[in-house]
Amino acid sequence: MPDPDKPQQIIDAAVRVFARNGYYHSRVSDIAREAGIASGTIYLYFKTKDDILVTLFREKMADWVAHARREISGEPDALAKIRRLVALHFQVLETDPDLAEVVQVELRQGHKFFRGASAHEVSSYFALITSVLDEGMQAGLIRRDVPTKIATKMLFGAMDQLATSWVLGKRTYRLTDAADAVAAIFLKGVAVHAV
Amino acid sequence: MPDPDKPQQIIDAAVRVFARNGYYHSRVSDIAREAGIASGTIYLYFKTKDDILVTLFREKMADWVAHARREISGEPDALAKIRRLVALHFQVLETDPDLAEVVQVELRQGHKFFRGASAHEVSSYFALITSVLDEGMQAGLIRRDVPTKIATKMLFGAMDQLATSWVLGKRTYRLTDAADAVAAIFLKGVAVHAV
DNA sequence: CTAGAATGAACGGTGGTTCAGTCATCGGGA
DNA sequence: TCCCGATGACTGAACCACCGTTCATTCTAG
Repeated sequence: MPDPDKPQQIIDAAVRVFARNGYYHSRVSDIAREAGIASGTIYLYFKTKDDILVTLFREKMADWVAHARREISGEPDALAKIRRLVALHFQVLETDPDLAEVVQVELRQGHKFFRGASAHEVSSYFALITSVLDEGMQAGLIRRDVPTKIATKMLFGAMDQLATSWVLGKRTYRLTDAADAVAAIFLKGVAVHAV
Repeated sequence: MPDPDKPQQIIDAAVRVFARNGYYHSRVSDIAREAGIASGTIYLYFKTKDDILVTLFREKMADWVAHARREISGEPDALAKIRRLVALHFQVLETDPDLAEVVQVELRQGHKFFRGASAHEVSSYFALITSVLDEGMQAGLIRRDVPTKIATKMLFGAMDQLATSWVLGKRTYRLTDAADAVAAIFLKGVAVHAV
């Protein structure tokens, strides 16, 4: 493996190209041009075009989960952690429009994305959320009758849908403004006391 | 337009083929074979391959919204309507595995699905949910400080994520079993009184 | 017999992938 | 210091498999 940060350059270029044209309508040569290299060079670092998408997703998702885990660890209790998580989730997407487009729209390519590669990374995000909910339950902050696995998927789905709508819309409003409402409704749904 | 129910046959065949191979890896000739016709015949009824996907989605979505609207109208109040809606949403997917696969996984083809065609149909489903929430607010069942647009997307996202996870998993459990928990958590999140 | 529905072989554009050739870098010998 | 050859990263034109689409022809119902 020659140039050690060329893969990163290629991935960064791919994010921009995919955001602009969509995965399917992006040529490998487009990514190469965007990265300022020849198309053949890409095959020194990635096995196939799909491999670029899969690697891109894995990397971004792993980064995000690590970032989120670190950030919420500073919060005092489970409820605060959830609020922080929602805020961060929206913040990271709002900060990087190209990434948001790719993650919310282009990455959902049928089989490629959902089965196989993504499974592990997504479930580590789910595990993080579930662990916070369990922690909250131990601390008596979250109702004992809440199925945490289901609640985890609900929260993720809720955030994901808000994000997707925001990306598909003209991004007229600030996604971050919805964070408080989302966290409040979810927490009211699972917490013991009114929040 | 010659044979009046040939389009339907083609769409039904397409659902099965897409569920099996995914949209991108399905050939038009595969759909033709599944429908028991020649590939050229498809072009008497559909303009392009994309057109099949778009029409399929439009039709299924329109049917679903009409069905849902009809079914929940019989319920006594907004809270009961939401419970019914969640149950129905899961039920319809659980009843038709091929459709579930296509709707939850294959239909999310980047630009094709999200922008353009789907927008109108999806927003009519959103409108239905929002109208129920607004009705509940009028009746004093739902808190006045709930932003119904946001709550709508949250509920849809929650249901959608549960459904996707169920499709991607081995379908080991019954999706319908999650319906009560989903409705309960959501309603606790938005309703005035404990539910 | 005829209209027009259906056929499916063949066309043509596309674009992922390859690989023979080019170029940049660097170590060591004169 | 300068030159030379070797190494291997990089290039991009060309290849070719693939498949959506077309349309000349066949079939069939009335």
